[in-house]
Amino acid sequence: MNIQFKKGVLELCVLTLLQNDDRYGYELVSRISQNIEISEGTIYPLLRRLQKDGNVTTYLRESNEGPPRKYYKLTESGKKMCSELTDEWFGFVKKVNIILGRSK
Amino acid sequence: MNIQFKKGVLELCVLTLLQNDDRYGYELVSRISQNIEISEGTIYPLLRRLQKDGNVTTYLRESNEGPPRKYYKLTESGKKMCSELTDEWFGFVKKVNIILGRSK
DNA sequence: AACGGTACTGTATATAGCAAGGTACTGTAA
DNA sequence: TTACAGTACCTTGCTATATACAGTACCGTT
Repeated sequence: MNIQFKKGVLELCVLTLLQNDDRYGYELVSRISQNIEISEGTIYPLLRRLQKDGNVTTYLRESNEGPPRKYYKLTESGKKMCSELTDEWFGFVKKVNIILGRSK
Repeated sequence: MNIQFKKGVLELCVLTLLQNDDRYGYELVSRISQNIEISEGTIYPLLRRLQKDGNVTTYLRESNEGPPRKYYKLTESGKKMCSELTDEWFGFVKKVNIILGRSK
């Protein structure tokens, strides 16, 4: 799997998954990695970035299957970012398709 | 335009454009930038990489509109790389669509 | 002769994903 | 009761790629 393709897209995936429900880091890793190869060392720094930029907030909740889980919740600016990134992504794919001659 | 989305995809675009005809760097920049914002400083290092890795060869041809043009031509391994990258790209987009919930 | 367009090159910087490592809790099997 | 696998979190250093910025040089037109 080409690493470069993932750049920026994983952020969009995380934001989209957080749109419906709050989720914890490990859960995001396992959900995304069902389709796209991904490592924890990618997601945790990404989540930290999102929090630092005010796009998510976090809260802890205990689990009976291991250590407490840190849940991530989209903020208003996070929701806005998600919809903007979504538009950009589909626009981008469309333009790439034109260049690759797959537009028709 | 999200910079990160472009990572890796520009290479695919360049390879695809070279599949039909030999092209020179400036021409590639202007063709691609009709759809995707791109600068010369991006394409030339990319072309040098492709040449260094044996995916393209080059030859000079004079122009009556400026300095001589350096044409890039796909090698066999470049053609192979192009078709592999193409498959990877469309597979990747499909998987992202599943995560984004746009698969159906 | 000066300018804008064509064409190529090089350096320094920012960013994101990854491998590899670590901590710590829980339940199960040897 | 000890060892292990699974869950859950986090950090550091590395690499690849795109970009900004700067520079060189050729051509035709004004």
